[in-house]
Amino acid sequence: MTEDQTRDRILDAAEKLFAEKGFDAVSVREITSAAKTHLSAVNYHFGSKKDLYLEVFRSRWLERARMVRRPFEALEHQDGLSPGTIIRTLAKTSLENPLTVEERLRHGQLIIRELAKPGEALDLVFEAHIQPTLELINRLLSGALGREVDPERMMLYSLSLGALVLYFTGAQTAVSRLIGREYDPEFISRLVDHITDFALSGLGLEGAECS
Amino acid sequence: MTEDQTRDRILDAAEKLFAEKGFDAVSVREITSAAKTHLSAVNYHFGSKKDLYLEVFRSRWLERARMVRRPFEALEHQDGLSPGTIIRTLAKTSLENPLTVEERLRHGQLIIRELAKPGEALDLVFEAHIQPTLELINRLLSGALGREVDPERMMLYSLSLGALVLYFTGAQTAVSRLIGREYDPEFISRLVDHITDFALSGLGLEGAECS
DNA sequence: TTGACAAACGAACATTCGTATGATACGTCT
DNA sequence: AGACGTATCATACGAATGTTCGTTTGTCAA
Repeated sequence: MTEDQTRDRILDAAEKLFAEKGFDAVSVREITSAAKTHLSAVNYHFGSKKDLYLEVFRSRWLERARMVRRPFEALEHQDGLSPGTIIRTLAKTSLENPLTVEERLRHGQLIIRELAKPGEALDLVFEAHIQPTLELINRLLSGALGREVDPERMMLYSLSLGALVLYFTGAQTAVSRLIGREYDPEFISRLVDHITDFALSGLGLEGAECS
Repeated sequence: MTEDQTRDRILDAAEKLFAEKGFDAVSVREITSAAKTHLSAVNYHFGSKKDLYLEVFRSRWLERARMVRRPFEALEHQDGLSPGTIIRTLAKTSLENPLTVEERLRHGQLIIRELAKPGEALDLVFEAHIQPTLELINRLLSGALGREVDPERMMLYSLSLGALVLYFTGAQTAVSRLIGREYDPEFISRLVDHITDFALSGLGLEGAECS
């Protein structure tokens, strides 16, 4: 009862703080204080600070990622998809999803930090989310293109797509500042268009300019 | 004499450790120990740990960034540049430069962390490097295209280019793992080609597929 | 030699850190 | 009722943190 409530409050507060400041910059006291509970609750419910961090990825980050990518996964059962539809759907599910702007920011910040310094948490995310998603992208695009594509080339392409999405979500503070726009629905829609256009035209060309 | 040597050794060790672990995960003792000096040297030479961190960006990161982008800046005085040349030069200076693979990794890690959580260090880098470089890219590409381009569109494009470069350098550990290749000269050359192709074709299109 | 000053150094400061321990309250069973 | 398991809570521990202080060392100029 109250157990799960406390556990959830700790997870919520921890995800927020870990995303904002990073693992080492957050103290257990800070987390338990924000979660309106007591210091020893973290070690009781999670064993250690590090295990709490991993649990944030397990039961918060991955769950959210699963929810977000669902519309994209639904493409698998459709026929006659164009590359444009696939890429736009991916961009939309990443940027125009049920999450709030703040949730998307935290989601991106958490994984960006892990990418800069891979740790155990990234192992979880690789296996449960990144690898399957990359494979799905490759499968869908290969099918839509109707031809064999060099696997490495396809992987580089998918990674680039991921880089764009990640950058425009996790580094949104910097992007906002550089471009002088808030992340309001209008700008987000603009970003989806941009990513779609940018990535779509990067597909299947051998370096020839086409404008 | 020995003063500057100590100062430099501290800066070197600090940059390495800050890049690997992030500001909060590194202790002053760790830095001074790696720099083969004593604990109080940091506060003597830099005032505080935070000031040391800022100095790493001022006199190490920015200096390296200046050195790396020099070949790209040289384009400004040339005529008849094609977009392809501009983008390829940018990709090459970012990935195939005099730096070692490790230096590029640290360079990227440091700035990725700052992008995820903007702080004073990012202010320095924005003003002294990112803003001028973005403006240069926009200037060069506008000139090469020979037509007016929507400023916001151009900014989104340049940011995307930066995202690709940043991702393939700062997250090279994860990229290596996903794609199953080491960052040897051959793969780096492959990356330059990929980024060039990807970004080049993303330029100037309105969403029409062109394959 | 003497004086001065920057640098190097060791020890210590007060905090803060993550974690462990023991006690108390609350609920569900026999 | 009584016993048991779980969650909450207060406290305390040892270790590590950033920073400060006083002293010693080395090096020029007077």
